[in-house]
Amino acid sequence: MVFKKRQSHGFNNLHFPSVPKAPRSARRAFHKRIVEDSQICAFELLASLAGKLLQESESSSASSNASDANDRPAISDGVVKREQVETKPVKTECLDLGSCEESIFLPDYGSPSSDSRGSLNEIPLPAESDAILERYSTVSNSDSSEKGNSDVKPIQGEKAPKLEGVPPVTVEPCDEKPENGVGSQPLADGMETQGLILDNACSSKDPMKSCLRNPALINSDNTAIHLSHGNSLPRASDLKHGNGVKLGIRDDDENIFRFNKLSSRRKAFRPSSRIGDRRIRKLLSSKYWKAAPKLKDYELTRPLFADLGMKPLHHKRKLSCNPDKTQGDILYKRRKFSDRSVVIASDRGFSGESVCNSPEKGTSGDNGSAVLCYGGFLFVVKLLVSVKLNIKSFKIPELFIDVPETLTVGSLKRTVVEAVTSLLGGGLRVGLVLHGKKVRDDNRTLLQTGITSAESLETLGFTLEPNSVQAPVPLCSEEPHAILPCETSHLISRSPETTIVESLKLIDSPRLAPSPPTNQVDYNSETTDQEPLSSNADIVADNKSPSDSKALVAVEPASAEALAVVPLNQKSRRSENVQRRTRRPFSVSEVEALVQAVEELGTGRWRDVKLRSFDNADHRTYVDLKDKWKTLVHTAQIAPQQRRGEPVPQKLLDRVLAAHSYWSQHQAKQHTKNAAAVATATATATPTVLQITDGQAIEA
DNA sequence: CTTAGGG
DNA sequence: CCCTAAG
Repeated sequence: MVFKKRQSHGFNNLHFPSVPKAPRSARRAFHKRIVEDSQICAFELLASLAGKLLQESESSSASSNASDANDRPAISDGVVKREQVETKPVKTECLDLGSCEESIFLPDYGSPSSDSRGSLNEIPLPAESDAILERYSTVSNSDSSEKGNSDVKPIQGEKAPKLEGVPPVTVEPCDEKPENGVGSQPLADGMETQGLILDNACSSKDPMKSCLRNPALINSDNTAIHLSHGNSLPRASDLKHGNGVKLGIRDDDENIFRFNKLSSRRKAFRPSSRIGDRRIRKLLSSKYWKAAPKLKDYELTRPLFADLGMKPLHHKRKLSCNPDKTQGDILYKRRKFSDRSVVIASDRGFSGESVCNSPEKGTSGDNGSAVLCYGGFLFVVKLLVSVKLNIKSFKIPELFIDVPETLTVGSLKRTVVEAVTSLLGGGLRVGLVLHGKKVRDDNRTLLQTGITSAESLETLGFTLEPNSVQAPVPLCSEEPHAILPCETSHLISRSPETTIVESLKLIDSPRLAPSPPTNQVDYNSETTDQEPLSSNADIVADNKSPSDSKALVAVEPASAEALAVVPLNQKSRRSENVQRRTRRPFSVSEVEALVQAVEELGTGRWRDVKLRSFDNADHRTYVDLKDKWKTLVHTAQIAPQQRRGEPVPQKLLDRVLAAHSYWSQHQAKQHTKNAAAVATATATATPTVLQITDGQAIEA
């Protein structure tokens, strides 16, 4: 409560937005103003701290790493020391701000409620992050002192030890829009609070503006932009940087994207408020998300994390693998690309690193870069002659795919494609944001719109939204929003919300392993490529994705149902949750085992067949075996050309027909396989083999 | 729970 | 593979 009030005040009174954008000098001024303003409380404190930090950082870093320094916000307060140490390293290594270092480990989401905040504390952070925390803490303290609240801490009752102070900051959006989630989101991280505050302030008025401002963390280059979704606001550190501010783009409809500069720091996120939610939902089978509801405030705002984390947890079948791990591990990384364009990806640790390669740090300063936010992705767009979007990369965060062992690589690829396609299937709608405002008039020229200089370009942003409108689904529908953020030189942090899917993940189907075929053939042989696939997937994965990306959560389309991703119109789908089992075509060895069992046991004793030859194959039920036999018989009766799938040796098909014929006549049911034959002749004697019609022998 | 079949 | 009616 308190927080909110504070924040609100601060917001109302202060106009943060402008600050970020402004050049450093301006910013400073800004923060000064803030300080002056008596009304502001925590906010002020924060601002002042930020200002100090900025100054300090600037002084310290300015000389040496100008560009780099800029990138990373350093919020140093008393903490400065650390920053220096830590920050610098980071910069160099990661290139962007924090891409690597920044990555943050998220706590498990398993516990929805506690997660964001509580987790923060708990979560081990990289050194840097720690520094950050401290910083915040300091801030918060000061803040608290004013209020005298220690209470502030847990925003939502959660405990965020370190951050506590911060949380208050988190405050809600100034006003009205709880929806944004901004308010609700509170602190997903303590980290963000500061930034949040700003955002909120901004948001209240004009989301877009706020976005821009906040985001403003731009790097010296201008190009760099930080996007944050939802609540995240620029932090003090952020403020510090920016030369140029970039824009943020927000989602008109619901939320606003804020830039986070924090990305590095933030650990948690909040997803964009609703957006995240909406977007996220369906891809995953509702199952995954079920838990989500539990999440309270956070959930809304930071769908991403939650989603990420949550999904796995909820996943019914396949999760066994270790969803948790992924969830818990989520890392956000920022990555830059050499060009200026930076791609931020949050990773869970999978592939993230790969991206880091690009060495550049925030070099450039290109002028005409714009940031694209699409579902959680940031794209850096460069304006060339006129307006061209130069999208360096588009990454899809995480795809959760349930892969049966038998799935082929090709199938996996198709699955991924389908998942992505389904996400973006509706096409993308591009929106243009200049200086935080949407440019709706499509007929105006760039000149008329004011997009002429590199500077203006800096504030130019694009929004990508899925064309298809999905009805929000309570659970989590599959729809994803992909956000593509772009950033020029700096890294971009991926917006929390979007993060939902960060990497491609393959989830093994339940029974992988061993296939201990009872006796016969190993029908399990198929399990072949999963790993490879998974690895591939991971590689792909590192992106982060934005809300949309959430959607990305891939589902296995045809082959695996595990995740059934439901595309847009799923409503038609059967009851949501019911996932269809992943399809696992019978291998030849399985067919052989089945044939043999049927030869011996006859049809109509499927349970026995199961026990006899497929007892270890948990995924093959006797119904499945019965069905397979049915299809085998059918297959054997049709022309080879009409057969599909893995070809079954004619020999086996012949046996199928023979057994089918035989048992049809003898009514398998009568136990004793040999009933018929046996019966007559030689029951006692020795008949072990029966001649079947076509000459096939059956053991008696 | 199993079978047997249709979907 | 799913769903279900029948045993």
